[in-house]
Amino acid sequence: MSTKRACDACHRRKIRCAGGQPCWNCGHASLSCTYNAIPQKKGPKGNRAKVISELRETKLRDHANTGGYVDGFDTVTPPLSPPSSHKSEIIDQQLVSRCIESFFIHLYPTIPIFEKGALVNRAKNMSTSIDNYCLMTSLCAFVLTQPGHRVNVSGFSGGSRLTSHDLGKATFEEAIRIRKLSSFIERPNSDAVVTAYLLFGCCFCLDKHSTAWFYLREAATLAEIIGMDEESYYLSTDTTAGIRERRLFWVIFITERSIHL
DNA sequence: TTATTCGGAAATTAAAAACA
DNA sequence: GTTTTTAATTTCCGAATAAT
Repeated sequence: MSTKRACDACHRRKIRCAGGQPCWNCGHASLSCTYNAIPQKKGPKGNRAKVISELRETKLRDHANTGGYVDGFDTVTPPLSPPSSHKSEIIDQQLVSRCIESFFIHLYPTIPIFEKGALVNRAKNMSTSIDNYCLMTSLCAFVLTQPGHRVNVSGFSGGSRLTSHDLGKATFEEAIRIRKLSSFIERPNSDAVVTAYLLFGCCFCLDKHSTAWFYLREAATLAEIIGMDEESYYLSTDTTAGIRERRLFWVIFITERSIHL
């Protein structure tokens, strides 16, 4: 019988975690007991039954070889080692809350693509899924890199003295890192569209114009792939979400056609 | 002797395939 | 639709090593 979820320290130490706050091990070792690591998605990704298909392939090849035929290809590639699931120390709930507040005060009037309640809800659950965490890091990066928008960042990043802009850069790097863990290319959704758009905004403000253009195109392409350019797409979403997603589509559409990088 | 580290087996989970 | 199979991640056992 194992714990539902081990704390960060027990996970790192590879020891049994009884749960709780703090857990017994952290309490005993005077460690801060956190549960910040983002769990990876379990289970097969993409084409499955790799082993059996490889074995069948090998059998076929052997058969071909004994029959005097060699195809010349070796399609068996070693699996990639899984990326680290450990979260950086950059983002926390307080920073996310401040960024959400700042977004709705300064940016929402021109980019009305989020619903505050839903966003706050997802912020609360940001440590439970990659998609939520990715959205929050992207949003924070977007807000923090905006020129002229000030978020009080004192007390963040382990006490280091970062400016809002530096923290924005660090958060942007984190958003890109975590986004790579998501399987959004194989299974695109509106989150992938939003994060691509937010990363476009970051790059634009960080003077990375080629990359900005790339992300804007990515947002537009993903939006098209999931069918946001079709009316039928919005029939499957509820009214509020549908309105936000329509706005998102048009924001991307208009930005792409009006911006000259 | 006690505490810590970490390789890797076992458990857990989820996606795809197979089946009814 | 449900069940089974497969492949991915997470937990944490227990041997090795370090610290006291």
